[in-house]
Amino acid sequence: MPEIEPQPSTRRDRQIQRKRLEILAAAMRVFSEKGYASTTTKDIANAADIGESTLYGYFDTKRSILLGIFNDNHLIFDALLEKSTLVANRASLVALFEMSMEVFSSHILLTRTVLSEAWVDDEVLDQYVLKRLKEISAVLENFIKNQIEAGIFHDFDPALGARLAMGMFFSLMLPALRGVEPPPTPDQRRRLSEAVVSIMLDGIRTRAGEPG
Amino acid sequence: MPEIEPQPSTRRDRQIQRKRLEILAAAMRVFSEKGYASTTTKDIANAADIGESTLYGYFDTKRSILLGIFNDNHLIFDALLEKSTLVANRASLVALFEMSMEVFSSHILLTRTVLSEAWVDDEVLDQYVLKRLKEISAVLENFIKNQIEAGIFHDFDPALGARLAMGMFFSLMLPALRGVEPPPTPDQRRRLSEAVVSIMLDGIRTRAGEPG
Amino acid sequence: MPEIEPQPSTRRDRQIQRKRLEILAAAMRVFSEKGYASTTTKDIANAADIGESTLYGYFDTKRSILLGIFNDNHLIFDALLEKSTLVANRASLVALFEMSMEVFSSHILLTRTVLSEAWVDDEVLDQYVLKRLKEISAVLENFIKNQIEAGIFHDFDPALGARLAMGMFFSLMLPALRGVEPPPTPDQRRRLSEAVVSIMLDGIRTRAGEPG
Amino acid sequence: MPEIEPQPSTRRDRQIQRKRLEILAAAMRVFSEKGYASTTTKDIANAADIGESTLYGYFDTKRSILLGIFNDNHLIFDALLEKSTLVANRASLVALFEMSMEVFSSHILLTRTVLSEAWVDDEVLDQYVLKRLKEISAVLENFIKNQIEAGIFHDFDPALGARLAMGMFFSLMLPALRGVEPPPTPDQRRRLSEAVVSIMLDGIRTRAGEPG
DNA sequence: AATGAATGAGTTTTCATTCAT
DNA sequence: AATGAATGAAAACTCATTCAT
Repeated sequence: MPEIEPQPSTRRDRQIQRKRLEILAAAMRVFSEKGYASTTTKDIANAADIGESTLYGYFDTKRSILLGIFNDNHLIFDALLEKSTLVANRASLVALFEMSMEVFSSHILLTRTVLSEAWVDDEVLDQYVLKRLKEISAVLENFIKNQIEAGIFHDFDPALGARLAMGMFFSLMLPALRGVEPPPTPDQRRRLSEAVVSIMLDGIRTRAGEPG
Repeated sequence: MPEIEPQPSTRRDRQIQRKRLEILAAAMRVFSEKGYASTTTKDIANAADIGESTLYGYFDTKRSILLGIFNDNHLIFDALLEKSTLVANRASLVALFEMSMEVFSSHILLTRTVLSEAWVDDEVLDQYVLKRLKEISAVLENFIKNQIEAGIFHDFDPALGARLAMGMFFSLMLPALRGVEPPPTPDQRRRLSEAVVSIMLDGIRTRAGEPG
Repeated sequence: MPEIEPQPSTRRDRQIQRKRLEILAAAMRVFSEKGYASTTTKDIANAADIGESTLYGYFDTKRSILLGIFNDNHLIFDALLEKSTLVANRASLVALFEMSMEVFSSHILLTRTVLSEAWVDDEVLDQYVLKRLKEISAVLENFIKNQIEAGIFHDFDPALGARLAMGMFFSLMLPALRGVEPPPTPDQRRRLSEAVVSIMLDGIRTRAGEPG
Repeated sequence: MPEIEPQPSTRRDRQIQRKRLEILAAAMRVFSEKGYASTTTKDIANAADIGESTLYGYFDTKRSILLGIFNDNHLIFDALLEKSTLVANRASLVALFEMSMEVFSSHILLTRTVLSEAWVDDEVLDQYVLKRLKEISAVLENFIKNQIEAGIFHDFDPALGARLAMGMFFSLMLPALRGVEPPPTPDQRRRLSEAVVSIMLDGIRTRAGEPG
């Protein structure tokens, strides 16, 4: 007798799901601040304002809370990717950077937590960081390749170009992710994205400055 | 007859110093792999092939081992700075990147450990990361400012330029620091440094690709 | 409708308080036997028949268990003081000694623990021993002073008189406190108190024995 | 071939013995301050200004240092006893108290250490405290008994009288032993001894104060 | 003989997880 | 479902004692 659940969300289910999300949000706050390993289940429970053992009604282990955070927010960065496939010219490249900044800016705690753990945990690195980074990189590489073929870009290793572009991007987001700078305002996001693309395409040098 | 001690290190002192360094090296290995918080003193002792309590003959606390690693190696990155003040033209900029890559490449475990801890510990971030980053940034900013004044560079926010340059640099080193790629060979270091500077100065676009 | 909680102790609170007291009683037993420094938290846990880590649900540190013992019982000796202010004549002096013997006899473990730690710990000495001793001494001194003024006592340093009286008292209690003698029975307490007061007031010598 | 040692003290032997005594003196200092259990062998070595392991050239265990202190000073209190057998009248009783005060005053650290350990260690209590206390008590009891028989003292339990006398004595020495008061000066010793004996013999009350 | 170095056995304390209510 | 209480396992750290020089 296979139990089919026609309505996946009864009132109770929704109630549970809501609490689950509250816990994940609370956990994200403490993980992002102290790191996963230094955070105790008591810290999480306190942040979520529930009893420590209540956690275990929603998650099996401390680690499953971490993974829950990552999995539940899976779609946030995937959304980026969908938009990014459209990158075809300068303007759309700027737009991609801008939107990326917006996404990262509004998910600082999540990103900080992911990066923190990815730095020591291969599974997290592969599953939640490299996977997306590679997809984004592919988009950028593809763009570069096309531009080269169209004679618009010099012949330049597309993978290297993509990596450098992402490096510039992260140099702008890292301080906010780490919490030592406020995240960029929409206006700054536009300005900074323009700057990145401008460097990427034309560099910083005047024609006069060029050797030949 | 005042006894002057020409070499302050007797055989025993040197023996101790050697052991101290062995412990720090072993600790660096495990810290860089698992992160400070997840590393136990037992892990460190095992890596150093000594008894756990022996650690405490050389260091007061687990944390002082971490700081010992950072303090003992602080000259490594300072050396970079000294050289960097010479940056005055394209070639010397390339050389700076190249040397930086060399330094980072040969101190991957150290750098991985520092960055790991700086991600969650404000004291470490300020003392061991930001302090140097700001100095390097100042050098780059100064270079950019000079070039702008000389009419060689466009009018471009020097701080932003420096940050983007460092972002490109770290995009190249991060995979090796994280351990997912081998560190660049000397040959690659030259090629990559050239690429960074070339993007930085002239971008990736051909003349034909330019709008006006 | 503000909910007033008439008794601040719910069933659970009382349960906790009971356990807390059980732990303190168990700790007192082992402390009094081996001394604080030689007692391990394992000893305490075993005496209380709980797991070692359970201790830390009730107390923060081993030392806070010791202080918990002292603080929880501080009223016991304060009670003595209240009664003692009435001392005005021979009979009431005897009664004071008698009651003191009763109090000490029924709190041998506590007293042994306090004295043990006060012997090496200045804070404990001041807070829990000298403070009370001085109060009791003041009562006795006052009594002596009054009797001298009334011409009933010789001119005798009241502080010295009080100290000697307390010395006699402790000479009677110490063996029981140390555990080498049983505590005095009510009957003995009366006899001994009488003896102390009789010596104090008239000495051991017959009139015939006096020089002149 | 039984080795007879005709001269028990060669130069070397005396050297060793001297060092041994230095260690014991140093150990006594730290034991008296922190108590035996809280004192580490490192503390002792530091106090003696020697290496920790050097201790073990002179003593087998930490505990044998403690017992060494007690045994080496064995004679100090025995000396008291020899003199005390002469107690036969008021003057010699005063003299006994006075001499006792002198002995205790000049061996405060030793006494503090003995009492500290006797409080928790039955062997030490029996061997080094009760044994002597009983001997002293016997002397006093004997004196009292004789006086009673001579009609000079009331019929009074000699053991009780001895105990009360010793209690008065210790009430005067305890503060100095504990280190909260300076030891009595020779002058004070005389005054205090007189006071103790005067109370003991005649009490504090005037004839007028007596009921009948 | 003297000692710094080394360490096994413990000590206090923490923590993720389970259990009883 | 929620939780406070309980705890085994392990963490950081200590210490009396031994060992190599």
